[in-house]
Amino acid sequence: MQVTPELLSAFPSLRPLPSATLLRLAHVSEVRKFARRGVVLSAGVREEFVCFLFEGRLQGVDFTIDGREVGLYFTEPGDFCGELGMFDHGPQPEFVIALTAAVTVFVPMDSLRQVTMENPMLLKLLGERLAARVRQLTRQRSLLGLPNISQRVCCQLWLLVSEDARQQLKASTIVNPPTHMEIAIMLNLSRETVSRVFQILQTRNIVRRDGTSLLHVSDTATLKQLSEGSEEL
Amino acid sequence: MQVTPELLSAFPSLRPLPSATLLRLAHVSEVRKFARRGVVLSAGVREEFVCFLFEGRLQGVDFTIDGREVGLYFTEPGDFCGELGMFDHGPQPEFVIALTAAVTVFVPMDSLRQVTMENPMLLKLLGERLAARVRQLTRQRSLLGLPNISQRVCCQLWLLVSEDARQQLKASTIVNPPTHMEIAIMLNLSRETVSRVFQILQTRNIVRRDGTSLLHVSDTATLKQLSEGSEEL
DNA sequence: TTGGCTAAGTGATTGCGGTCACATACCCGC
DNA sequence: GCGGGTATGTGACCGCAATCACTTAGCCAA
Repeated sequence: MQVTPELLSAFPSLRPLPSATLLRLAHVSEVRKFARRGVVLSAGVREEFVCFLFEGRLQGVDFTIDGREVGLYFTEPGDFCGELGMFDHGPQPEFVIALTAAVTVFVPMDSLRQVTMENPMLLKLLGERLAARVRQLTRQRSLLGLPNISQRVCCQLWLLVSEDARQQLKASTIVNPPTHMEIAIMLNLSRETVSRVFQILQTRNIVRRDGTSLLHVSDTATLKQLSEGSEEL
Repeated sequence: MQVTPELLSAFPSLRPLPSATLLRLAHVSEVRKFARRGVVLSAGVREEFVCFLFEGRLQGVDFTIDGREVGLYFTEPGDFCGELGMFDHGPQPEFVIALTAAVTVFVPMDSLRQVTMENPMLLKLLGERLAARVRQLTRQRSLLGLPNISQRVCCQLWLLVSEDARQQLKASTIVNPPTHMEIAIMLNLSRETVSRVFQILQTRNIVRRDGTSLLHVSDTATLKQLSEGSEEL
């Protein structure tokens, strides 16, 4: 499918680029659509594209030697993934799976590398992105250190709440929330355990499900308390 | 203490720099020595130095909200840490602790940033380093997904074995191996559990302790098998 | 409407690793 | 060689989350 410069400029990281550059990138990029559960990027392969997410939600996952699935991070619309090879030409370290039907734009790495040479701004942005990734991985790692299981789930839930709802402790809605299974693999838990924690959260009116695609967080303050361990579930 | 350009050129990442640059860096850098358990870098603080390790072994650690220690990575001589702020000017995300008495060289970030502008090679190297860090964090995360505890310990041990011993499956020695406690916090285990696994490894003549500072890996092949789960402990 | 699929809820069981409480070994400075 | 401090070894106990085996709910397409 044809990619227009307008489509590319929908991404915050590409928007500041000169329009001539965007045009050039648009010519070599392509739109790829994925069904739910589709494999967006494969681990171990030297993917020659950075994947920009336009619509849907992606999850980075790895597999342990014995085949167990491990959740690493979520990618939201406007963001991108698979950029690690930009730095070291190495293979993609983890799989990226579409959690919902997804629309992505694949931009070839070599073109993007070219662009970074002309636009230090993009290089800087990529560096900041990678740094953010390290910070995220580190935070997720400490999360796993929590001995209290419901605290772990609440922490993860807390990270899914929108920025301003967290700040103002106001009610909010998570659209297309991850399934219990997807949360479970992020937190080294079984699906059943996550289910049981959600059950308690719902009976205590802290969250409320609304179909498959919506999760209302009613009691943001308590969720915060729970995630910080200052209150027990 | 005075830093000489020669000292700086002992670090593989700085060695390729022009000697004038090294001299300039040497003037603003400083040697800092740490006792065992000394805090090299503090989390949350905007550390304005990158820490190059000359001697000893460091460990990146974080703490969960409830005060539990979480091990993130080890830093070996010749390597450096605390470079994240180079990219995003953000605070240091984790603590760095000296596992043994350590000698480090602290190089100011702003000087180093200056140097990266003149030497794209250093910039490239830093990017590759950060990418390597992401890969390491990802690998460590999958490790935690392993349900089998002894496999987890063996995997971690495997990563401590020298590159060529791993390739040729030959016996080798780990100098200044981490304590059971240090391994435990890396793997989300209790010290006792690590101790018990080591006990089995020793009775099966796979590893052998030699004082506090040496750990011989005699049966590298079996250790590999165990780490891959193709053999049970 | 039906059937098929995936997600989610739930009880019973159980085994494994955490915790506690020690004993012991080891190291280093004096 | 002594003593204090840290690292390690080990048994007993127990609680909690994984697992299993279901049921129930929700969604979509024929």
